[in-house]
Parts: sequence; structure tokens; C-alpha cells
Amino acid sequence: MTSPSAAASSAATRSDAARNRGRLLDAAAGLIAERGSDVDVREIARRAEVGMGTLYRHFPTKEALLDAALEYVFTSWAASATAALTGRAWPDLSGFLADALTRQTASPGLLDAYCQALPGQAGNTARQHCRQQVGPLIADLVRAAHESGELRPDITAEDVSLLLVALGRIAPVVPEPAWRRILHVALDGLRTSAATPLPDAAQATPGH
Amino acid sequence: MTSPSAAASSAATRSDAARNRGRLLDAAAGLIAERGSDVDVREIARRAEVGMGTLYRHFPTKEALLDAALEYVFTSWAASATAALTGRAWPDLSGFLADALTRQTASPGLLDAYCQALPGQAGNTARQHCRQQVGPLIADLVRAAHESGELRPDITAEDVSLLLVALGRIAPVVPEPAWRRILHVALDGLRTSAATPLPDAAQATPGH
DNA sequence: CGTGAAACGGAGCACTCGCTCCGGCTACCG
DNA sequence: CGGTAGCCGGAGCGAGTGCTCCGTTTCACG
Repeated sequence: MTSPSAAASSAATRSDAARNRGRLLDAAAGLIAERGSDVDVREIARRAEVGMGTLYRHFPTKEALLDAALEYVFTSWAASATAALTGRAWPDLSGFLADALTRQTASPGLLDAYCQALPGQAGNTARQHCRQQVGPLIADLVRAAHESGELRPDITAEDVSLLLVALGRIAPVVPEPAWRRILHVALDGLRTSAATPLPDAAQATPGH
Repeated sequence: MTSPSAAASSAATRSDAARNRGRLLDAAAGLIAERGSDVDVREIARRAEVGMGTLYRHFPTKEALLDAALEYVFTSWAASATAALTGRAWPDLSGFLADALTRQTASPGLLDAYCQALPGQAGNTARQHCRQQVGPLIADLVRAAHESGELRPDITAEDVSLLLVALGRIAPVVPEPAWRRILHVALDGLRTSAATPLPDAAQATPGH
């Protein structure tokens, strides 16, 4: 996690102000990663070696700070995930999911934020951009896997997103082999060969 | 949700004490169902039409009260789930999962507690009994589905539990058709026909 | 009934957390 | 270098939350 300080200055900002802003973002990102989305502002300030006043001059509210920090984290996630693509559809898709869950294991707060950006969540507008970072990537992966014929055609990018969030909620909480098994099962369910008729978005009766 | 008051008296307890204990359990169970595991003790007391003192005489700590309430809820869940069994292995398994998720949709706090009882969670001992209510049932369902040959043989009851918890974490947060689709995909992945070699509990590489 | 042990209620304590306020300091301009 | 605009820090406020204390009321037994 390198510094996001670069994105600080727009006009003639005082240099110390820019530096402190960067420190706050770093500290917030780190704490979110370690402990999830409910962090104490005092602790962020302490970690950034900055006073409360400074924190609240740079960000109007705790929410705004977390939001800015998450945007940074998600952007870099999307970038590194994109860089890891090989062009082979199925390995890329499953690799992306495994990588996302590994990240989540290390930073339980990551998908927390992603989850809060699910459509229909109350007061989610501020977190939508988190989703916008990875959303298009997932859509691409899904499209490629459809074209290669390995992903069952009735699966949407939304389905994959939800699956990721669901698995992300347990990944930090169980030993890694356990969630890898579940991911494996899910991937098997996503394969063309496994397809049984899927309920569409309107109606639904899963069992048979 | 009928009254758990019956389980109140052991010796010559005063009748009002027994009644109030029951009210507290009812109120706690209701609030947990509605809003999840972080409820205000004052609100529990208010809903039970009881004072704070009463609450804390019956239960040494908030945790203990929630725990007792959850035990009640889980017991009745296990009972009604058992009653719904038909003897046909696969429909029973998928029906159980769908029913659990429907419950979770209505009471977001249900699987919260179940999740806290996952092995390896810190300070989970008090919630273990929640797991003990449904655990054996899942084990039975898995065993039956193995015997009927519909469930892939490399799946354990633990896998199914985890899958349930994972899906339960998103069920209350997305529209019902969405989580039904995911459940459907997961079930497809659990079928014998979908089986691709599963990483075992020790080593894991889910990839393609 | 009368009596006392036990239960009742809710004000209040100790603490946490998000946020504000303001006296002092410092980086930048001329 | 000096002046000042703007930034800095952290004590402190107000709103919550888990839990306790204790004066008052109620039940059940004789």
C-alpha cells in the first residue's frame, strides 16, 4: 500500500496540509483493512500522527474519510487485478475471485465496503464508486467467459458479484482451505457443464 | 414466535419473576430477528415492559440474555426444519437451505449468531449451542444426500454449513430472486454431476 | 392478614465515539 | 525577513451504551 498523497493538491495547497491529507488516507485505509469499516476516528488520527482538528478540516465527516480511503484501495485493487489477467477466460475469472478472497482474508473490511455498495442498500450512494472500480472488471471477465463457452450463459455479472460478496463474508472467518473448498463448489456451479435451469430475475424456485 | 416462558422455573420461583424472564427472552428474540445482534439493552427492557434492574437480575450480562434468546430461536428453527422433512434426500437438503435463507431474509440477525459460532471464532463458546441445534440436522441431510447419490461425495456437512452462512450474509441485503439464483448456482455445484476434484481440507488450489 | 425476602424499576455511573472549538504555530507571499 | 492566512492539535461536548445501585413494591408462606 503505497501513498495516495499524490492525489492531494489541486491548487496552491500548503505542503503540510497535503502531506497530512495523504497520511490520513493511508492510516484510514490501513485500519479499514485490518479491522473493517468501524474504526475510531481518534485512532485514525493517532496512526496518521495528526490531530482531530486536522482530520476534520480535510474531511467533513468520518464517512467521507472512509469513503476517500476506500476509493483509493479499490482503485489499486482493480488495477492490480487487471494487471494479473492472462487472457484465458476461465482461469482469469476464477483467479480473480480467489485473489479477491485472499485480499479479503488479509483485510476483512474490504468487501464490507463492497457489500455496502450493493444496489438497494440504504444510504449507499457514497460507496457506489467502490463498486464502480471492480464492477466493470467483473463484467469483462463474465463476458469473456461467456464467449469462451466455459461460463454457463444464464449467469450475469451481478450473480458473480453477489457470489463474491457472499464468500467474502466468510473468508476472513474460517481457515483458508475451508473457503477455498466453497469457492471451488461455487465455481463448479458456474460451469456450463453444471447448468440446470436457473430461475430468472423475476421468478424463483431453486430446489428441484 | 410463541412464548419460551415455560422454560423459566426450576424451583419455587416467584411467578412474576418467571413471567418477566419469559418476556425478556421474547423481546430479545424479536429484536434480534428484526435488527441483528447489536440491540440496545434499554430497548429490550422497554419491549419486555420491564426495568433494567429486572433484566440484569435474570441475566448477568447482555451477552447472556442474547445467548439464551438465541438458543430458544435456534431450537424452534431446528424443530420446524425437522418437521418439514419429506425423506427425499435432495429436495430436503435444498429445501432446508432455501427455508433457512428465507428465515434469514425476515430476520437478518439469525445467521449472524450462527456465524459467530463458527469454529475458530474468538469468544464463541457461548454461541456454540446455536450451532449444535442445526449442526446435526445438516449432518443428517448431507448423509442422506450422499446415500442417495445426488450430493457429490467430497462435500462435508461443514461445507454446507459454510455455504449457508455465506449465502445468509447476503440474503437480507438483496432482493429475493437474486439470492435464489445464487443458491441455485451453489446447489448445482453441489450435485454429483458437477463434481470436479475438490481441494481437501489440508491443501487447496481452486483454480480452473 | 402480616411480614420479610425477593423482585421491581429507573436514575445514574463510567466509558466510548463522532465531532467542534479555539489558542498557538508555521508555511508561504511580498 | 516580517506579517498573516491558514493550518495544527487536543481538550471537551453531547449523544449513546452496558451495567449498577438502591429505595420501593409485590408475592407467598404462616
